[in-house]
Amino acid sequence: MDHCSACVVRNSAICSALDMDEIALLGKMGRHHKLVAGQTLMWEGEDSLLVANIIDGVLKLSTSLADGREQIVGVVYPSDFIGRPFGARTQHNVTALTDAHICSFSSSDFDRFARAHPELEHKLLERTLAELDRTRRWLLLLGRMTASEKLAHFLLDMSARLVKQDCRAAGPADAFDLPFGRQQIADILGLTIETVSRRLNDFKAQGLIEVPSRRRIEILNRAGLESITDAV
Amino acid sequence: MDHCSACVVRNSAICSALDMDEIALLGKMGRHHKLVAGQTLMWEGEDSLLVANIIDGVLKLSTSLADGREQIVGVVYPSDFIGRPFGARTQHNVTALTDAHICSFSSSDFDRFARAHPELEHKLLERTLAELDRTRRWLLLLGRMTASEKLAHFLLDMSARLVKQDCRAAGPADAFDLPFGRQQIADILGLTIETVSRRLNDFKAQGLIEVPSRRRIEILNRAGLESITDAV
DNA sequence: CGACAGATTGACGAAAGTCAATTACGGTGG
DNA sequence: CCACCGTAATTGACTTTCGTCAATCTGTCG
Repeated sequence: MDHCSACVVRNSAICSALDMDEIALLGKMGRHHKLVAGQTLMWEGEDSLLVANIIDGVLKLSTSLADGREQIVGVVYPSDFIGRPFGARTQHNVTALTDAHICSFSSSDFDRFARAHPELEHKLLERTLAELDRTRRWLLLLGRMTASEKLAHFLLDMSARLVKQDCRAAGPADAFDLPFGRQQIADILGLTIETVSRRLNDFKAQGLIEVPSRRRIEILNRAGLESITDAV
Repeated sequence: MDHCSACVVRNSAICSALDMDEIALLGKMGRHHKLVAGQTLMWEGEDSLLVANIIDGVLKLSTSLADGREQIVGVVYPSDFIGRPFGARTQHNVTALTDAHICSFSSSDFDRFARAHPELEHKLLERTLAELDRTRRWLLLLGRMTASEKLAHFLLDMSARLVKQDCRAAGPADAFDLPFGRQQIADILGLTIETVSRRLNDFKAQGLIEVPSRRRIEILNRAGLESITDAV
């Protein structure tokens, strides 16, 4: 039952707010779960029955319109928290993009525990505030940027986030594998796959990037990419 | 000093989490402030020195690109909370759209008080979670909807939100004054003023709405507007 | 009553979307 | 290890939507 002390996200997930006794208690309520790429964990509009920490893998949060148009509203990495505590309905689908491990709790158990442990709630609040800031910046991207600007931002953002996965030292990675296919990139940026493909090829033609395989990106000229986003 | 007990948002702002003793304490730290329409209270990138409850008026949160493109990332009404507690920089401008009253606190005072009062933090967390849900739905609007769909949504949303201001009983208001000019509507929806104007006239031509003055909207055919958003 | 900011309207262009055909990747099985 | 298949990605031709620029109109406030 003492899986927590060996947990790889023990010190970066919200659990880091808790001391050993508390974490033992929370640990008893949690259940490990394996997700396979493509598996959907929660559905939009469904009652929120569970929340979870991501241990490993990448998941997407998405909402869609009746005619199939979809928008990815969040991407979630190891040590991130998913689900909607405190009663509300889930507002979006949660789907694994890669095989993934999560540590899940029943919503009601978690809610009760959180209310009894202010430090945990505080951690959750800080995370939620940071996520809100990030989501608001995303509004600017979707509402006011051109396709090229969106893509340049996206690539730089990914390069910054995927450092650790690439087990490099510090600084952003110049070569990395995206956990997304073209359709998912399009759903993140509010574009079509065709536009993503065309603008990516523009970047390639300008010598800014190389795309050696479907999901791999190599940044050849970071300053060039940054200049595209410099209107920011 | 006992302005709190007479405060109009006493029971709807985050203060409602507190009992009388606590509120007296918080009240001592708070300062009333009057804002004039157009006044900017906080600037993007600035250190976050204060947080506040809105007592009266409407404010916008916005971010912009160097070349002047602007996106409104939030609209804030009486009893809402603004500012970024817990250390981070303010990520957006906060500007009064109408004359407004706020009750402000120094960030550091508020942070300290909040950490000592879990009930307050909990309220703040619930609000932040709800705001995050709303912001994520907005991503869908910006990323995947057409101009007409955006506007129909916007009008229905406004009609629902402005009920109270119109001192009607229950149900959404069919006639109301927007607190926004055309440019602001455009900045909310990621459009230009020209497109807003044209699509609004389409609605008028279809008998869906009437626009008797610059800022007034009358919904003549709610079902018609709803059918435009029915892809949702 | 008049001036000016804000809103509308029109003509045009550009960016992104759509539809369809082709190509390339990556996994599978022989 | 290679050939094959299916999915994903690219490419091309065309359409649509929205943005741009400019002129005109209108409501609001001094």
